[in-house]
Amino acid sequence: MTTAKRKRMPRAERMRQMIEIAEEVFAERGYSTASMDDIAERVGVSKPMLYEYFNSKEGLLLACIQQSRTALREVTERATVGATSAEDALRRGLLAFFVFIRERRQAWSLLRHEMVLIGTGAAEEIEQTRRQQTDLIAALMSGYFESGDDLRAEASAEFVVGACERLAIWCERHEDVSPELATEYAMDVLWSGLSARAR
Amino acid sequence: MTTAKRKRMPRAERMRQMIEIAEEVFAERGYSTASMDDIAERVGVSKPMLYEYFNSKEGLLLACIQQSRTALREVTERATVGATSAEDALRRGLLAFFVFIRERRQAWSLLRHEMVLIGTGAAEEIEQTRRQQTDLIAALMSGYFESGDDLRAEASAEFVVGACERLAIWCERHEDVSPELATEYAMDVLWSGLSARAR
DNA sequence: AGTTCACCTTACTCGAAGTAGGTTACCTTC
DNA sequence: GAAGGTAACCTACTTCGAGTAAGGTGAACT
Repeated sequence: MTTAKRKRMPRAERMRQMIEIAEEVFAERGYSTASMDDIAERVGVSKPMLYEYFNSKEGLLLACIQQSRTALREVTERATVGATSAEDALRRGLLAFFVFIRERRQAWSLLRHEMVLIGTGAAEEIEQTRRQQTDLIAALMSGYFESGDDLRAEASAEFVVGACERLAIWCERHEDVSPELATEYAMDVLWSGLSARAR
Repeated sequence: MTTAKRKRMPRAERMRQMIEIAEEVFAERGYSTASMDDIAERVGVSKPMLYEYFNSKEGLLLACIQQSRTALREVTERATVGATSAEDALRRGLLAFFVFIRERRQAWSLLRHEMVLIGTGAAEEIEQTRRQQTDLIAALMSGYFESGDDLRAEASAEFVVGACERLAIWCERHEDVSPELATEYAMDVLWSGLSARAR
């Protein structure tokens, strides 16, 4: 309009653009506070376009979450490929994770905030992200650890994911804590256990 | 109406009743899906009443969360008073927590679901609940552990809270896992560390 | 040049949050 | 036991945002 005439775009490109901007808006305003009109305006397109591409506000959120999840998976999987031991694999994975949450704030923001949308797809979607991580960890463990109690292994994986997620949120409040330091803290408790610190 | 004529109630009692019902509705429908009209109707009162007592939908949610948090604190604090060692204190606290989340589903449901309300009070409120738990744990630790690196101790507390929260959610999918078993799983990783299981 | 299909718009409906202002039952005080 | 004050309560509204119906426009291919 003012600067450049609003241009027509091929479907795929417009879609990427919409997701990119929606990710920004959701991350900065929060899901419920962000309005579709607002997102549409920033994209430079009208609201029904968003609905044509994503069906609903939640659908748009879903697309954003899925993309973030994919990015997280790639990063963590890639990090663990060359590992030589359980300890090494765990450390590499953790480091990759803590680097991710620092470098890709918006993506992480989407993944960390549980949805009020209980019963709807979005909560499911976020849960799915964690499942992805626990599966990865469980797989690593079954490779390196004594197998036996499957339920216990599963519980341990959940445990690790939850612990790291929380630690990541803690890191947001502590700019001075580097991914390396966070990794060390995590490894310390996870690997040696708290007993090592008892007096 | 049908049964008993809608009765007037003193302020405090009506307030308790509203919170009780709101907790139900939020837990079963989810925050965003639940409507104030709906809650008002179930209470047997008109919508402006809710606003007179709680100012906003979020205010009502806040009241529910605060009450649940208080309950959780009482339970966990009470559990750790007679502890004789770090290990014992940790175990007692964990057990109390896992019992709580099983027995008071609705309360836990409110506490576990992060809000989309970033920037608003509710997210802050939930974060506050975790702060309460981490403070408790940090206090326990400083009593039993070698003191030294405060930042590390704080990180460990966050870690424990996150881990347990996630494990609790995992328990929801596994009815067969008792609070006692959950506690044992948690203690196993937390206390001994993963190194104990490496082959 | 004209037809077509994908991209895009304006202008609406509908539901739920929040509010203005009036009404009724209970309790005090004489 | 009637006057009157006030806390509890209601009906009827505004507002705002999600979602939709129906129609406009431009580029590409005959």
